[in-house]
Amino acid sequence: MARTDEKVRYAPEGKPFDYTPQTAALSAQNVIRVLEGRWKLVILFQLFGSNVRRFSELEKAIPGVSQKMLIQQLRQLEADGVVARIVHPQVPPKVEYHLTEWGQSLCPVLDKLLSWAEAAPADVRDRLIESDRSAANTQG
Amino acid sequence: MARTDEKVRYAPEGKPFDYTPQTAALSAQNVIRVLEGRWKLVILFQLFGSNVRRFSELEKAIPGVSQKMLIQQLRQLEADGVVARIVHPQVPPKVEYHLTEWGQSLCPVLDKLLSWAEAAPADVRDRLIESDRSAANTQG
DNA sequence: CGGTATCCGGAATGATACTG
DNA sequence: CAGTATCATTCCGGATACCG
Repeated sequence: MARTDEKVRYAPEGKPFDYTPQTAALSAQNVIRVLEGRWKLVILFQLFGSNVRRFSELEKAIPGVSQKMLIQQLRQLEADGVVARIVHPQVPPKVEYHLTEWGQSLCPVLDKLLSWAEAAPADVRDRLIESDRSAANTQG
Repeated sequence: MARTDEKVRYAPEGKPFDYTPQTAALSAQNVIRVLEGRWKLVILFQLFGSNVRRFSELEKAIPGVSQKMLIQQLRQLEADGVVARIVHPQVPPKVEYHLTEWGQSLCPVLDKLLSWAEAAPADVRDRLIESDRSAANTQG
């Protein structure tokens, strides 16, 4: 039952940097930090679907988000190199957001995360798939 | 340059449940929710290394954590089915924490996350690897 | 040893109004 | 259209004291 042949990669020999449990935990935490935030995953999955979106499109595609939060989360994702921002110098203004190369490469990673969620025990899985937070969005 | 042959899995045909961008974002958010928290990843990487630890062991292995936070994060991980808790009925009390089967299967997933961090642009990667948060722990 | 209970400060989030 | 500024609130993490 126990698959002890699973290889833990965070203490390799010739890797770019050698992981200890501490440093591995630290960088993993920072990855989570990039992804956490009330609206970041919602934004990212929007961009996975269409790749390029303007601000107002995202705003109406994401019910319940305020302008402040939307711009804040976008700015943070931009600062972390996940999304890029293009300003078209025209009036009325037009600003488009899209995934960077690195941002696009996140898609299969999140896929692994979802697979992990599917492999959860039934009771846990239900909580992971269907959240009470979705109820708040249905009343928009 | 654009690898458009990457398959997005969240809208498949015969999967256990069909993903829309919304539901995918939602469940992904909940997975992140399981992992986020000031000490959860640190705890998990401790358990990846040793698999079984008692409360006091974790406490001294993780500098800077308070009893309140340690027990809180452990309880949440337990509620989410990632770790399990075993009470040995003896005096003085002995309580051990270990990864569940599902919790162990998280290891390769975090591995993918770390690989993604390594693939980041140089400037971003540096921020992901070395966090300012670690500075706060060095004064303990 | 392995917790609980309570209080506090700061950060994250959100509603609202205003602007180039 | 695409933001910025301000204020209110809620949530999270930490310090401290106490308990079976």
